[in-house]
Amino acid sequence: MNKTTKITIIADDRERQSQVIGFLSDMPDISVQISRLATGDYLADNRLIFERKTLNDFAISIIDGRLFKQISRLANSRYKPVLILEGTGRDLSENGIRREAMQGALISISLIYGIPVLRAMNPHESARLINYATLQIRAIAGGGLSNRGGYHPKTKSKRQLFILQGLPGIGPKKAKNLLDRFGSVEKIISASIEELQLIDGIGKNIAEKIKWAVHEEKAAYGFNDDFDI
Amino acid sequence: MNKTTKITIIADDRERQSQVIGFLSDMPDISVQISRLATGDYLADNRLIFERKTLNDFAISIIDGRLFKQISRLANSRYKPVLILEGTGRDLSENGIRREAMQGALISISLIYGIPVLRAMNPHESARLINYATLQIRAIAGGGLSNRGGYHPKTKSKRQLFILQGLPGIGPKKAKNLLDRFGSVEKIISASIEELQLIDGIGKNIAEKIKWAVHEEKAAYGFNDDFDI
DNA sequence: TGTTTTCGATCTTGA
DNA sequence: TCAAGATCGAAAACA
Repeated sequence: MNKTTKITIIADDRERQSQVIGFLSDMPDISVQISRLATGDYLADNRLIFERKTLNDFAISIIDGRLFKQISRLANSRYKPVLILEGTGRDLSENGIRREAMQGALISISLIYGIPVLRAMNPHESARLINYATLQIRAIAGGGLSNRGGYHPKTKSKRQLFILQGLPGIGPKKAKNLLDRFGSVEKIISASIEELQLIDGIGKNIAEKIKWAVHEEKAAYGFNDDFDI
Repeated sequence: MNKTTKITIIADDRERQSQVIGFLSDMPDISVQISRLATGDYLADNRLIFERKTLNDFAISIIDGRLFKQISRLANSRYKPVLILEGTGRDLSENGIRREAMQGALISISLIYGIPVLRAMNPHESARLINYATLQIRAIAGGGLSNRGGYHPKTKSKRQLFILQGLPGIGPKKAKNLLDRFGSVEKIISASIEELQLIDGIGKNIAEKIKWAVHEEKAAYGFNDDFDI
């Protein structure tokens, strides 16, 4: 599956002038696209959403109150959010915000909202963090999007059995029986109700449900309650 | 955990020589006790467990492999864990660990294990972070979703469900079924094995485990490595 | 009805 | 924190 697929990163177009994009593009296994994101600045692997803020931006957004709106949106995103704080202590000597205020905000973000906070010294390091974090998440959570748990068995026959178990009324036993008799997922899908009933343990009831599930109906799609950004 | 405004902090005795304890004791609304903790360095309000590490300790424990054992124990603690990293960049110029290795570890800790990481410049700031964090958590306690871990729901029925989920084999669904049928925690606790089995999803096995758990036996409690006082 | 299988819920573990 | 796998009990489905 995704063993050595490139990491796809979508960068928000408002980050276009940031150096981070340049550094990301220079990395060998990353492909960067630019587009408008509803929330966050970088969407990696369709899984992690990074919000990058310089220390100054951070301080300012505390003052003007923008911060917690953004954080709250991040926290409710369907992607796993990460905040990258960029800059060193020196960078915020100018604006008058107190260190305590920043720390208070950081406590809220990481403890209350549960959003991980990473620190970078400069745009180059931000890019590196995005890269590492994505790789680590990938290493754990297998390949691509999580359709059914995100996990897919690797051998073909396991995979076939796995697919079949998604059918209504079919568990490991009947999946095996089906596969033994029909030989392939494709043949099973296109089998008639009568043919299906030849299998041990499959009666009219289950056979009908399978055909029902497999026979695509337009109306079934169109709305799903998985909310978008 | 009532209206007592004082925060109670239990400090691990191995932190005894650390300045943090002194700073905590100097804070007006904090009372510090010293004792041996199974995990972590500071237990605040019976709710948050802080692991404090200087940057050097952190670097060293990456190298010698201790780090992830500790982190894993922290993550499985019944309290909400927080890692405090103490020190400035200068402090780790000496040991040869590479910045990338530290960042990789931080990514794992905060992203994978979900443990918030806070930064302090010195022991005084560590103490302040412990204080602030505890106050903030207190302010919202009961609001957020939570696994059992010191956040106690406020309404009676929530609290009852919460208690029931501590029983073996009982999760949210069965907790609700039990409460619907018996009406009170007390009745459930004193119900017979046969009565318990009347509930959907509870068979002989779980019923027996519940009675076993509820029927106190002196011998069962020799040592509890989760929490010592 | 009895037997087998699926399925939902919980727990455990590991990263 | 989070996801995968194992386990147990209930209930569906078949015969």
